[in-house]
Order: sequence, then C-alpha cells, then structure tokens
Amino acid sequence: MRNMAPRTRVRFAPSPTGFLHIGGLRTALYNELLAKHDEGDFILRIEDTDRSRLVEGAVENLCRSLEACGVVPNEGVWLDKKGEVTQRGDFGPYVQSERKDKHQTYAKQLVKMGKAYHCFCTTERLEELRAQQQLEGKPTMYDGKCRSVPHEEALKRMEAGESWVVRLKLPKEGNVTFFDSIRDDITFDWSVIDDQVIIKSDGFPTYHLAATCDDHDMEITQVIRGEEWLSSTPKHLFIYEAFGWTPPKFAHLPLLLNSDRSKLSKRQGDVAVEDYLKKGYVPEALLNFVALLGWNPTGDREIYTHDELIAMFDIAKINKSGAVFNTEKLDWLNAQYLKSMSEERYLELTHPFVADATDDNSFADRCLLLVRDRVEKPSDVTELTDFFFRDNLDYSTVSIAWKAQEASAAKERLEAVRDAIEGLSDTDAMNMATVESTIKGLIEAKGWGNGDTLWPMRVALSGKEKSPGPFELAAAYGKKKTLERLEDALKFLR
RNA sequence: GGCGCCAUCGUCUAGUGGCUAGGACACGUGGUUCUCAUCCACGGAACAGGGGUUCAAUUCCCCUUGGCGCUACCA
Repeated sequence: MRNMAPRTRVRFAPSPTGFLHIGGLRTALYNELLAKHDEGDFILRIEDTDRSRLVEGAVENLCRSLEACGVVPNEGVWLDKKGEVTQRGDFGPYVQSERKDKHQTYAKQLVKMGKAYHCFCTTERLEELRAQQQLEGKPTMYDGKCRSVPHEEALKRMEAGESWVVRLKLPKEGNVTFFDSIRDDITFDWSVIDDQVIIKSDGFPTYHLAATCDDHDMEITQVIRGEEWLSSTPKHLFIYEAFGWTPPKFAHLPLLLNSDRSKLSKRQGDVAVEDYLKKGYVPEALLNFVALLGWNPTGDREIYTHDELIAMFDIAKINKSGAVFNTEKLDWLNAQYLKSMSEERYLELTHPFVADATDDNSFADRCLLLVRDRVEKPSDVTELTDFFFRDNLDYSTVSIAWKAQEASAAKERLEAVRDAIEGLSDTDAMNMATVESTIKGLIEAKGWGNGDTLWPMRVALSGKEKSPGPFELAAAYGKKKTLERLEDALKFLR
C-alpha cells in the first residue's frame, strides 16, 4: 500500500518561438526524470499565448528534438506517425491558445472577487510613467491608476470601445514566503511586485495567468522551470490563493551559462539541440552530459544510462548555482559513447560524414573503424578519413623520410615494402596481422629498424605525418590501392 | 536603481562541524609506440574576502565583493 500521495504530474511548457534550447532540454529532462522516477506523468504543453512571436514549425521541431533525445512525454502534445502535431490525454487541450476561453473566465472571476481589475492605461502613458520613474531613480512599476476605477465605469468604458487589459490587484504591504524544492524558503515583499497584466488587449492571457490556471487544471504537482521565473512566483501564488487552490511545489533550476558566465546564448556558440544532433553528437551522450549540468547523484561517476538517471534522480540534490555549458567534456563523453557502442551503430552514425567517392561501402566501413579511436564526434571523420578517398596524395608538405633518414634510404625501404606486398595474395594483403608479420619479417631479415621502414611506409600510404598505423592502412586499402600509393610515393621521391 | 538568487581546482562537480578537501574534463610528465590517437601511471590545480558562533569551520550566522536573474500587454 504505497502512493498515498497524489500521482506525480509534471510538465515541460516551452513556447514555440524557435528551436529547443539546450537549457530547455535539461528542463524537460529533469521533469521527465522526476515523472519516471515517481511513475507519474510527464506532459508537454505548448505556451503560445504571445501571438506575435510564433514561429512556423517550432512545435514540430521541439517535439522532434525531444524525441531524438528520448525525452518523450506520455501526455499532451506529440507528433503522430505522419509527423503531424496531435494531442493526447484527459486534461486537454494542451496547446495554450486553445484554452483562451478558460483563461478569460478565470480572469473574470478574479475581477469579480476583487483580485484583479480592468486597466485602460495606454502604452504611451505607461512608457511615460516608466521614463519618469527611471529619471527619479524609482523602481519602475505601474502606479495603480485604474485600481480604483469602479466596476460600473469599467464596463461602460469597455462598451464604448476603449482598449483594456486585466491586471492583478496585488497586496501593497506584507510579504509572501514560499518553499522552493531546490532553494528552500524564499520571501518577497508585496510592495515590490507589480500589478501584472494577466489578460492582454488582444484577449490572450499572459504567461502568469495561463501557466498558473493550466497547471492547476492539469493537476500538476511539481513545477520545474528555469530560475528566471523565481521572482514572478509570488504572482502565481496569489492566483492560487485567490481561487483557494493548492499550489504545486516549485523548483527553480539554475541557469546554463556561456563561458563568460552570462546566460547561455546563441552569440557564443550553438545552443539548439538540433545543432548538436546535426553535428552527429550521440543523443545519449548529450542527454548524459546535460543531466550532469546542475545535478549529480554521486560525484565520482560520469556515465549513466537514461534508466540509471531515472532511478537515481533526486530533485533535492539539484545545484543552486549556474553551470557553464562547456563542450570539452561533452566531446570526451561523446567519444566514450562512440567507443563503447556497437560497430553497426558507430558506422551508421559516422557514415553520413565520410567523403565517400566510391560505391564501395565496405571500404568506407573499414576506414571508419580504423579511425574510431580518434573520433570525438561523428563530424570529425570527414577530416580524419579524407585521405583514404583521394586519388592522389600530396607528399610535398610531409617528410616521407624518417627523422634524419636519407631520401635514398627511404626509397630503398619503400621498394622493399612494395615488393613484399606484391608477393601477398589479395586476401592476405587485406589482413592486418599478415601484413604486419610480412613487413616485420622483412625488417628483421634486412636488419633494418622499425622507424626507418614503418614511417616511410605509413606516410606513403596516408600522406600525413600523423595517422593510423601502416599495417592497418594497408589492410584497409587492399593490395591494389596499397601498391598504387607506394608507387606514388616512390615517384615523388625520384 | 529596486528586489531576489548564487559563490569548492580553468570547467562540471563530491562534501552537509573534525577529511592530507575526493572524482571527471582540460592541461603537464612518463610508459606502450614509426607518428598521432587510444590505453595505463603519475603530477600541478580550489573552499572569493572579512567578521562572528563553536573546543573545532569549506560546512552555521552576518557583512563586503563578485556573478546572474527579474523589474513588458515576452515567455
């Protein structure tokens, strides 16, 4: 007999104004982690009440990014098999603009209860007011001019066609304290909180009314959102109290930061989940990395599966301070995932980045496997493998001779290597162990050194001073191509 | 300006009154090696400052400083 507490219900509620931000992914993830940990519900709600900032296709993009990372809501907005935006669940609609009527009804009730009022002040007056207050060094706040407009008069003015909004009628004195799951008790004086607009002149609600009412209607038990909402929480609490609703618990997440510790922004690099996915970052690695930015179950381990994150998640262990989003560690983590995944998956992930001029995919596969140890992210393979697919290598920028070796000596070694390879069958030439034993046998028989033979061989095959080893290169190329490259290098030496 | 939040290595973090302040990334050195990468070993690197409380503070309180957020008919 457990679960006497209400079922955990959380939501991720982005506005469709662009792409899924990396910080948004973390917020969504923490919500999902809590929901799954508690065997509750994870809801995706779209907050599209600002009609002027809507971006075409943003919802689809949001859903796709979330899904690619495996952070999938079990209720609310989602993409069906055809990629169309649909909704599921008993608490819909989950697109906020479709709840406009509900919001307006709630606003009317608030006005009726004396918890809100109609305001007829023009934008011009508000701007002037603010300018004046700034001039005087006073806090910029609405002065409450329409607070005292009698309801009868308000109705008349509305009827007469005057433009209006609805504002919250907040207390002017005293204070409010609330508990934050991450930061404990937080107190604000009512006197510093503005009479927030909750219904705009276009009839749509602002975030404060919409999110609060929707969270209540959808029976959200824990709100997990960014720290930027901390100072407006009293307004939300005021609404809960006015209606006599029990508020959910709140958790305000620390921000993700640029390397200069400013709020993570596009100016200093990619911030869209999509950007990272496009570069070939492994979704699991990105998720793993983002999970540990601001939360850590133990402090002595770096790699966790999604299921492990769910099992260990504890909202109380989330950090209070912002975390710099630094991709160095992400690259390392990504490399770890790339190294430990199956060959099939690795090839699948890296294949799109290879400059494969041939139809011979098995050749591309061999090349990709060969550079696996030095791939941090799939897009790296383009540069790492380009020489494989080039018809002619440029030896003018590298030294085929090893250290102080004479060119003639390098030539002698290459000729011997060429002859040895020539003596191999096509199959043997593609077997790294065979190539290795053949060449090593040659070196021993001639009394040469490893360096003075292997360096010229390797550089001849790769055209690079830094590359995979000579035996694996030869095996990857196969007999014909290996011999071609050796001849090219010899020709260059002449 | 007002209000609020925050403060451990360069970065991500562990730590909840008594530890040589731990791990990871990055960096450096060494080993393996023809090169690079991988891998292994080792190393340097932090409790912002000042007051308290206490036998004892990274840990609790206050102040300062610094960073960030909010201060819209945007979310």
